[in-house]
Amino acid sequence: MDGSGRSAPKGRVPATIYDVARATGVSPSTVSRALNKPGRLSAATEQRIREAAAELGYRMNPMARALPTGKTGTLGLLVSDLTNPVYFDLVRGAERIARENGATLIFADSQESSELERDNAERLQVAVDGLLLVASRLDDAQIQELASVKPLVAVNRLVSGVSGVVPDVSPGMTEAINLLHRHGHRRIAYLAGPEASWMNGMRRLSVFDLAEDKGMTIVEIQSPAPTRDGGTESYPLVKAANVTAVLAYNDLVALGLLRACRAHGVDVPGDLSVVGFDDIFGADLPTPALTTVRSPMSDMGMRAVRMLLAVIEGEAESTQLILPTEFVNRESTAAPRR
Amino acid sequence: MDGSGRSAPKGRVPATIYDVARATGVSPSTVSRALNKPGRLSAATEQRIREAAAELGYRMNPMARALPTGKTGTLGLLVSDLTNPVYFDLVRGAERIARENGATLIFADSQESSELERDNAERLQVAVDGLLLVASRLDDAQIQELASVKPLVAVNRLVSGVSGVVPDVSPGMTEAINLLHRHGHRRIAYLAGPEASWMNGMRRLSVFDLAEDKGMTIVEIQSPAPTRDGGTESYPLVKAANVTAVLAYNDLVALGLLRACRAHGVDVPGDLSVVGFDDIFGADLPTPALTTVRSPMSDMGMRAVRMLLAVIEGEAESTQLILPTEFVNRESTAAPRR
DNA sequence: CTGAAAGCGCTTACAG
DNA sequence: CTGAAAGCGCTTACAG
Repeated sequence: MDGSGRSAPKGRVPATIYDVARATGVSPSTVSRALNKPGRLSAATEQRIREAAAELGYRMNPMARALPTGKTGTLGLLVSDLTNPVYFDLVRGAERIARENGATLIFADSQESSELERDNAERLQVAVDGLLLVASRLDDAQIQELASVKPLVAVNRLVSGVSGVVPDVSPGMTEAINLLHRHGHRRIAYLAGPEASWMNGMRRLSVFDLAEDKGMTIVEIQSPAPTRDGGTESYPLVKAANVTAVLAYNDLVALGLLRACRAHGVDVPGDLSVVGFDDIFGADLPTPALTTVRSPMSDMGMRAVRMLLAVIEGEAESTQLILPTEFVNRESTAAPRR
Repeated sequence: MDGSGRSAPKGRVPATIYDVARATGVSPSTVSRALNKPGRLSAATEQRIREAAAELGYRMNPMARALPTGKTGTLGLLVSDLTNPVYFDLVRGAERIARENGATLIFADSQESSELERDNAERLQVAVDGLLLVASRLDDAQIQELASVKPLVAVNRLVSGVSGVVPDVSPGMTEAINLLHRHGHRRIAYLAGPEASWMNGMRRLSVFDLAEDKGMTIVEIQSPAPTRDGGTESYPLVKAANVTAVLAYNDLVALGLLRACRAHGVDVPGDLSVVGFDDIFGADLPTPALTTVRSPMSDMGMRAVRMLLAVIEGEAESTQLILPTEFVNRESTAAPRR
């Protein structure tokens, strides 16, 4: 039989360890060991087996391995909204570390729906060695429940007893508020994200704490959605609130608000200062470029995967990692004109 | 230690069909049938089995099922660069259709490297029922080879004998060139993408054909990378080419060029018209907002998954789907000033 | 309508 | 260092 020539249209039969065992004159167990526990058998046979395997185009069947070992070599990544550019860097960082460790990433989008998120989590959980929950919309108990059946690490969410990595809102936000205060802003708004979002809670809390410390007045406005459209639709409320600066839940919302301001002839930052959160792709694109607070998303993705791998190995019981945010001062903030 | 339940820290033993068989007093085969071939056994037993399964929190083990059936219920999605926002909508569309059909998406990023892409493809191929290759950097023979072992559909790439879905560059590009011509542009540039990119070839060809038809002079400039930085770095060459308009390989490059123009005090569109490609997230953000040609990425992602599912079912042998692009006229194009 | 049995491809004690 | 055997959780002809 020749190697590449005359295969049936679909479904050349893949070689198994039995095929390479036969080709080498050893037992399947020996083939398995040669391929997976290098050094446990004579260098000569190992070499012969490897060559035969290569010759036959043998690929290990991960499903078959998963059965006896219970390890799939696969990690599940669940995000609340894949459409949000904020997750790109995270996904990328996660993917990189997963690959470096020979793990495969499976991912799913739960579209801001906690029901869908739970479904996805349960469905994925049987197929993976561990789960990464990003910006989960589940409640603490549900997350703890999930974490009790398989290794799990939460990203952008802190849950007692569950490993997690989150940004520390404080450093970036402190600088943002300080800057606004220095510019003379005294009455500001927080344009809030989804109530089910833990990060929204953190950002909200941080803004309120910091602003009150400075003696600033702060009003809260609920954005109808954590999206650009949500930000745009919030414009009337922002306008009505009669503030000189707004801190948005995230860049998407801030960007949407910027668009609305432009449409209504409101000068940013002259009439209104706007601060975003995340520093997503595109935040620097508009004029004025968006001032924002950056979370180390790529780093968080990498750390989260490493942590997950560690708890899979049974190394870590439950660790919480807090990574600092950073203020990115661009063009959408200045002293109020009047 | 902590209070949430009595389970061992990690690894509550999951229930198997044997457990529910025992609980119901039937055989495992019957359980299997009850759960997977509804209607093939008495409604009463089926009901009892379902209840017992729910009671025990039974979840099918996809690995175990994959062994005898050879079907994993999983699709692999390979993109050349996950960081490019252009893939967001595609991924989203694909994810949606996959979920609707009970399939799980596994995805991997090959970072513009054809070696990494081949590695990923081979590694994934054994674990999935089919592969989606997006903007593949492999050559035709390699893709055909991959397609010969398992169902595969290519996106943004047409390969003879291999199913694929691609945008038809023509409608959008024709309008773009027509507009430029009407504006009086006579000497334009194509700012090219990666040579290994099939889409780059298509766009390039289309631009050249269309422009020559109109009697326009067209020069080609190679962008060092298909990224914003690549576009920015191309600025000197664009400047030197002494053209009044440039069509970029994609929006990322166009956006980068826009930034460079701004930095150098070149007025867009007064001094230079810029047209992008893709209409990625953020293309409308800068001032001037980027004029571009939109590919129906979300639709392509959905169609591609449907096609893949169809070839997995053995329905389609090899189909090529061509979806029209659309011109998006924004602010970065106008009549040249001088 | 339902059960007993074989088998999917691999791993891993257990013996030599 | 290597092999024979059992088993992972499921499916599916094959018989009743």
